[in-house]
Amino acid sequence: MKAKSALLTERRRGSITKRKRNAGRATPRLPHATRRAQILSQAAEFFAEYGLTAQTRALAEVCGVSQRLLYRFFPSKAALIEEVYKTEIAGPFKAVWFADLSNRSKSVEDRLNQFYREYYDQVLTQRWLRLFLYASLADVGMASAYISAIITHMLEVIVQETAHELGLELPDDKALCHELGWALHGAISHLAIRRRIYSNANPPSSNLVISKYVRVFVEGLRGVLMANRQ
Amino acid sequence: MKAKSALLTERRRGSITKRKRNAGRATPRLPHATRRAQILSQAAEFFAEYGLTAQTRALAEVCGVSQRLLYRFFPSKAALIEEVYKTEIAGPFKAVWFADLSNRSKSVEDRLNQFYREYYDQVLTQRWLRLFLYASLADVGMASAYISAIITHMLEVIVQETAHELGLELPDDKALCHELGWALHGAISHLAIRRRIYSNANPPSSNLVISKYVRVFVEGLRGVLMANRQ
DNA sequence: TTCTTATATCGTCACTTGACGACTAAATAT
DNA sequence: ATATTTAGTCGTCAAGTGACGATATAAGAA
Repeated sequence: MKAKSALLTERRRGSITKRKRNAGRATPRLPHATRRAQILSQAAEFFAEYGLTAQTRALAEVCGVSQRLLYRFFPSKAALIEEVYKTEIAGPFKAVWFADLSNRSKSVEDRLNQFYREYYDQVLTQRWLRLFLYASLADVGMASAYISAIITHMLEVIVQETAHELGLELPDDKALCHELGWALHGAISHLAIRRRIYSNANPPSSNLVISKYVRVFVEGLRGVLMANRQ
Repeated sequence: MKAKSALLTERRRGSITKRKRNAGRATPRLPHATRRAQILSQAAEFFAEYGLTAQTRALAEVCGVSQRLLYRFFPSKAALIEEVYKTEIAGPFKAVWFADLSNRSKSVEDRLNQFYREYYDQVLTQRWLRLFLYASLADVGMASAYISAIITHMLEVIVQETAHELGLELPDDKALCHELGWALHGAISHLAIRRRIYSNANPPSSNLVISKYVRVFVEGLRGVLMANRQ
């Protein structure tokens, strides 16, 4: 059950022999901003791995600093986690650029393929997924608000562009249109969860699978919208 | 962050005043099997809610028994969790009956609709999803082996039945066929995760959304398999 | 050098937390 | 009634666990 964290309690930083001056010191003095960034980065990896309930002492050990030092940068464990969330969850997400989805000089299928390959590699990383899931399960509302607004917009663009290329009308029900977009977005998100959380890595390359899902979606949307026509 | 568990540390079972005989006793004596079943059931709810790292004392409080009593039924916390996993994760999953998927007296779309409505309601419950995700994140290998075998078989049936009804050939690559099935299964699983974990409950009813996903899948598979034909 | 400042650590406090030996008392048998 | 069995509790131990006051020490300024 806690096999993983056992590894952490093993190794000890630096020797215990008394060290004169700087000799043997494991942690060189770093400027405030540098050390803070370093801690934040390792905290992201750490909490993604062991969950948000993992201990500050173990984190300090991973960082190679004393536990006390963490409290010079963050007033509490909760504050540290929130900061990790902001930089590691919202950050990568904000960086996603989906303007190209509207670029009609390329086919929708090409656009979707390109977009989701990037999205799969740059957002749906193992670290991102684990942090997001841990946060969602802990019911920290941090998740939904901001991200769901972006996704909603994204889904709208995807569905509209696809319908436009197919020359078909979308239902008036906005919420239903979003759910249609989720057919693709959900399939790809779940692909990432399967492969990076459930460790269900199968032979077909992600890119190949993504391209199949895109095609299923485009052709599938045609089927749904045609049936709805009259 | 830990707002939820705070509620638990509040209430205290029974009054502290000395009680004669059975008077005021909060926990009646139950037969071994009964008490065990009751603890198991509440433990499932409890760990699903607060995660596998939640504390045995809080669980005992929820159960209305002393913490010590838990150890008369389970040798350790890990053993208790494993038992919860077996009954609450593998159990409902085993009970799923997907033989009807092969019943060709009905259309594939009808079969898929019926199957996934049931699956969504009876397997992909909030409790099941939370336990499964917590277990997966904790890397307890309990998950994969057994369940993935069943799902693999299920996907095979789904994809084959759909292709058969469409009168189209499937690729020789078995793994790729599974991934095609995941286009539908993943979309629906993710729908459940969105609505029951991310609390992203939108207007369109689950049944309506499921039926759309089924249609997208069937029509989408037609598109994919037609392109592959020659 | 010497002084100053900010980086980093030590040691500890108060509270948790899994585990369990020793005990109490309710149900059943004799 | 009395003895036996067993469901259930009390209290505690040892190892953690977040937080932080007091202190040491490296690096730049004087």
